[in-house]
Amino acid sequence: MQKCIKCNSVDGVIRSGFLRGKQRFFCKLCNFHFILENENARLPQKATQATIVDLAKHLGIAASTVSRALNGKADISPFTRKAVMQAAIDLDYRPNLLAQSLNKGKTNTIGVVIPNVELPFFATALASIQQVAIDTGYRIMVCHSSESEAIEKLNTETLIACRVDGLLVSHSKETTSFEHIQRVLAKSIPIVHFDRVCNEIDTPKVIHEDFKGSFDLVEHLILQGCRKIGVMLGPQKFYISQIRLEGYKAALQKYGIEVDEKYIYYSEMNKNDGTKAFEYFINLPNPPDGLFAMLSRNAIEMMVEAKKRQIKIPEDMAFVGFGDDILCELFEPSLTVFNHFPTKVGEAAINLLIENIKNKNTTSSTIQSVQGELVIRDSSFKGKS
Amino acid sequence: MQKCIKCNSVDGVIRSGFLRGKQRFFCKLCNFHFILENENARLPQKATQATIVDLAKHLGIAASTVSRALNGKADISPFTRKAVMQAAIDLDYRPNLLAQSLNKGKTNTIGVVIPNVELPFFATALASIQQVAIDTGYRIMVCHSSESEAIEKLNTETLIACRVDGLLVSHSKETTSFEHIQRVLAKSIPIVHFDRVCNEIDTPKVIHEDFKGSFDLVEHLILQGCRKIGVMLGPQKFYISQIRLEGYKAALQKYGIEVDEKYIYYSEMNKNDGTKAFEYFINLPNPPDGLFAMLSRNAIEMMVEAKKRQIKIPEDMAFVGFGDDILCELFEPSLTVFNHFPTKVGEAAINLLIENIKNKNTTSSTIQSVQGELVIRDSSFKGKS
DNA sequence: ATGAAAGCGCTAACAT
DNA sequence: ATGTTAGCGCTTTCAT
Repeated sequence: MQKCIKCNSVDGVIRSGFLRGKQRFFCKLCNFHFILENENARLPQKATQATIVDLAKHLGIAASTVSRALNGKADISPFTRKAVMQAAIDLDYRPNLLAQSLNKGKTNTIGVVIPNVELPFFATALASIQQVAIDTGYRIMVCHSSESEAIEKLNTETLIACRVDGLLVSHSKETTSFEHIQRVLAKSIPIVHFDRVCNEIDTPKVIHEDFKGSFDLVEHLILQGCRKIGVMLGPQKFYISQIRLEGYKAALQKYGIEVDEKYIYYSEMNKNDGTKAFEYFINLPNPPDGLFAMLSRNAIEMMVEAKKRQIKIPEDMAFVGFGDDILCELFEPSLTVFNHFPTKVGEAAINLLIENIKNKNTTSSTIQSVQGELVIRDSSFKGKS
Repeated sequence: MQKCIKCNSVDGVIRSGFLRGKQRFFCKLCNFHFILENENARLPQKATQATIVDLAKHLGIAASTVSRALNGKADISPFTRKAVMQAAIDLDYRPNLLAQSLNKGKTNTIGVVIPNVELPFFATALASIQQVAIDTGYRIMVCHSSESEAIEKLNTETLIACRVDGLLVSHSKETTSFEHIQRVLAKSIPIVHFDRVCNEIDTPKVIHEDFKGSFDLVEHLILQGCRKIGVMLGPQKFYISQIRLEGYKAALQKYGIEVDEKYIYYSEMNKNDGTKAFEYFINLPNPPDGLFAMLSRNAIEMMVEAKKRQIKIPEDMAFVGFGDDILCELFEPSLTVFNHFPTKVGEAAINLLIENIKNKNTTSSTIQSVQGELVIRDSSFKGKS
């Protein structure tokens, strides 16, 4: 196989051990020992990436041997192993994950589809997902639907095409049809929904304590003396709108307050919808004395309006919102919220997914609810407890 | 090749056109026409993903023909093409991007390394990067260093291993050594630095108008009547700390104000460092009447402290910061900032990278500076202009 | 302990 | 217009 560098013949050449980590040859015909010092003179030709075959040629051994050495299999002589490792360093070898994945039939990669990284909830959840992934030896591939159903579907296709081992999905606010998710299911690709889940399909989900959170916030308002409580929700079709509304109603009911449809406002969750909602509420014949917004961002927009009109917070009007972030903390007055712990949600979701990947479990439809916490701040606290 | 489903012989079978989009066969031996209706009875066995070979078998044609049809090459009969397309739908075929990439030697994927998605700048930049990527037919693979040098290096390795076509990098605040970047360069993988760039290595970069931004902010403070202006920077070793300090000094110089080292404060960019910085400044024998923070988040932390001490903003002390976000806008008083337009930075970075990928240009070291804008708000505006 | 060969899914050059 | 073949980089039998 190896040509003698002296007599150019092939027939008499045999390998004769290693020297300085390199394969040594002996030509029986011309009785000559040699090492292929300048074997890598071939490299500059393709200045790109050394492959396993490059290593093999470099050492004068078989590619399969290199592979085994690299992967720490037994049945490899310490000598060869050392030589391979050294060669890998010398040639700056990096395994080609594409090839590995293609061969193994798995990528060790998890696809994540989120609607908007600019929402603090998703940014934080994403950070925690990434952390768990690193710790457990997975990679993540993040796709961003920018709240567009079309892009979300495109993203899902891309991730399937990349043969991710599993999918973590939170839907865009536009999304109304779910064939793309059905397709994932049909292909037995493990999937976990989180936060913006889809209720029409039976998948594992990680959600918040939406009912309890709403209930706690509204009960808190009532305990602070509010009796006319307005609620600002997302789109009516949203599951979380519905369930958070139920929490709201349950709290009113507990304290014998009648539900007034005029105090229920649905929005499209666009920027500044809080402003519009506030306009609506303040122009009611009998304006609320407490306002609960499904998104804390909206609660803050409402407070901005209230302050413009010199309304005293929380005395004249108290505010609470769902979900915490730094703005809620630093805005004045600081906003009372139900913190739904984005970090815990992200962690729960990826852990559940990894578990399902490992067990090849694509049928489970566990629903995990992450415990939240009422954080009372200045926007609602009137000294009563 | 195809066994006759009647006489089980292979020799006499020839293809005889298509029927309902399916390959039709004719067995010369038993004089029998047939279609492989139940060919896909094989599918459930591997309920996973149809491959190009599955399609080929299904239609009784060659895999390469399927490939060509799928890729819209010329030289394919409309008939075959239609049949292939239909089969692709029937079997829910999705190309395996791993295989495609391995074969083509490129992935159409761009790797993005950012230190922290939870910072609004990176969240917004990331969203714009993703958008451009989608529009230009690239995918992105996002990695998150969580401000850790070790994870950043790991991420870089991962992305190289995934054979991304190019890299978009913003360093963690910890990062001090850059061999991982050198390695990228050595492998001729196109790379573009943005925001947190590395000056020790000659790479293309997209940066802000750091000098001009600082200059404008400080000049604005001076024009509002401030004479004792404190500056809070990041780590001294950071390039942006240095350059923003220069802008600060230049503005003072222009108005004949002497630079006082006591008014310069370096921080490690941790949470609440603004609080510490404020403590420092307020305890100086001669406290500043204007404060400039390199990160607007820090400016806000300082204002929180100032308000606690009943300091009048902007009359007694004015505040400005670098970088805009919703908190700057909604905090009271709203913060005067130099907006460095994260969206534009992200777009510029990915466009530059894609250009270099297409031109196989790995040596260019263009430096693009994205134009920013002074946004004057309540934290500093005293009515003068 | 190591090599040879097949195969993961796809594309492209080369037939025909 | 379509089939055959080789090869992308890697792992994994199966030999030896």
